[in-house]
Amino acid sequence: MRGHLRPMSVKADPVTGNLVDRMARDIQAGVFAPGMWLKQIDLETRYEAKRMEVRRALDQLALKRLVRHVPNRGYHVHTPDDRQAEEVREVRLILETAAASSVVANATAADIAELHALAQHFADLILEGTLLDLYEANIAFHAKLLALGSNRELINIVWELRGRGPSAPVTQWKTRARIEQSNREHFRMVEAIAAGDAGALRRLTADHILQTALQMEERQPAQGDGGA
Amino acid sequence: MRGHLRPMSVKADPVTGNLVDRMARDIQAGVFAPGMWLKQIDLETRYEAKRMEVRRALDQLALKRLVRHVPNRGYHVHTPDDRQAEEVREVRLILETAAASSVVANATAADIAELHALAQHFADLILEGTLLDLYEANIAFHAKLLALGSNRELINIVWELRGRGPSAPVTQWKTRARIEQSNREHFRMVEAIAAGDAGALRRLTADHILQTALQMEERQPAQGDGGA
DNA sequence: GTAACCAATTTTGGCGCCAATTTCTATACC
DNA sequence: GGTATAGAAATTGGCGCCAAAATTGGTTAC
Repeated sequence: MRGHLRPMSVKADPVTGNLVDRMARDIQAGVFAPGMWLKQIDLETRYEAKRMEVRRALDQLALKRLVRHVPNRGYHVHTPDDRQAEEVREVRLILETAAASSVVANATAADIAELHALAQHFADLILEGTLLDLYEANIAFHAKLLALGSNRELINIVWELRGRGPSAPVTQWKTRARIEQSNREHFRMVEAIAAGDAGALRRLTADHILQTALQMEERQPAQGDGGA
Repeated sequence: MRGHLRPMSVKADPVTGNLVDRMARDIQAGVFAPGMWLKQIDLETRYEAKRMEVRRALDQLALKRLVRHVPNRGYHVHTPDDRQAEEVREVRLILETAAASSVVANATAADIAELHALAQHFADLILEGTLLDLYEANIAFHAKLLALGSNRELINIVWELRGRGPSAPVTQWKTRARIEQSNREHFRMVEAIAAGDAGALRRLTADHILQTALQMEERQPAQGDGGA
């Protein structure tokens, strides 16, 4: 029952999988507001997908906690409450700092150069890019950084966790000062890796995560559980 | 709103949700051997479920990495390789030790008593119970222990992670010596909590997780990814 | 005797239809 | 005038059917 690997191309559900990712990105990017009801018909047209693919994708997103399912009413974008957001941040802090030493250990000169380039790309977009560009550049930087860790499970979990918190571009950087703060920290992280200083990377990572926590506190608590 | 509001018991997909849990338990318990192909018709009859529920549950389990999906061939029980098992253990180590202090902080006298009772239940089953009974008693103990942590996200992740590793009862405790080792550690954990000694609980938790690593096969503990 | 090939059966997976439920709208009643 | 009620429209979600694909089993050629 177990063997029989055939040399067949491993296509891991390209259709549904892609749709889940696309929808997840759109939710993260703020295309769908938190609390918003996702009507299947709209999704069908927007993504040019069959009804069943939409349903499946919604189920997957519900399992990922990005949307919530209410039995005979449909699916709506999940609004993480403050407590949950804080808890997610805490877990991220634990895991990302724990990964720091292996990131430092695994980084080659080429990796460091690439990281620097990504940080620079982010820096360049501060002046010329849109907020969405910045958001994606930031994602790219952190993806590369995280990928240096040796523990793939840890990477997966952190990545999933990242998508769980309230990280819509607008929410994430309210002021230019915050953006530039993030930017500086990116470069410092690269320097820490280049210097082989795991401790410094740990501290910087912690600060970087906690910084977004502070941003949240600054903004006034609005909108309850969406809907309405 | 209109008329009178219904009790609206929070039923979070009771049908499918239950099926996912049941199948997950069966996979964990070793009812389905690793690598085994899960035919939809068999599952239909075994769980007395509709075809569509089975399909949905399989999708969810695939997302949880308990089964793998091969496009036109079906779903088979995922066999975690050694590397992945090691990585899962490492993440568990990071998170469970990180949770130790909040577990100690939150535990009331009643909690400690209940934990002791669960540990005792495990101890009793060493002589009189089956391996499956032991497995479930162990789960119950650790569930209660973990639930004392204040970070619910962390609890969820660890719980999901627990299901991911190779934890079939037979695999988990090969010898009676190992079982009794686990048993002793349970009581020591309770004592550590009762004494309010978070450091001790951390160490015991680490040992407890690493112990199962040793059981699998004598392998060098991979690089510590840094502590937390 | 082995290997390849073809037919038959089994299994997966997609699609559309329709029932159950909810939400919206208009009407009547207090 | 506001509210409850009934009917209509819209939406979700379940179910069965059928085609595509894979596995199995048997047969034939070498």
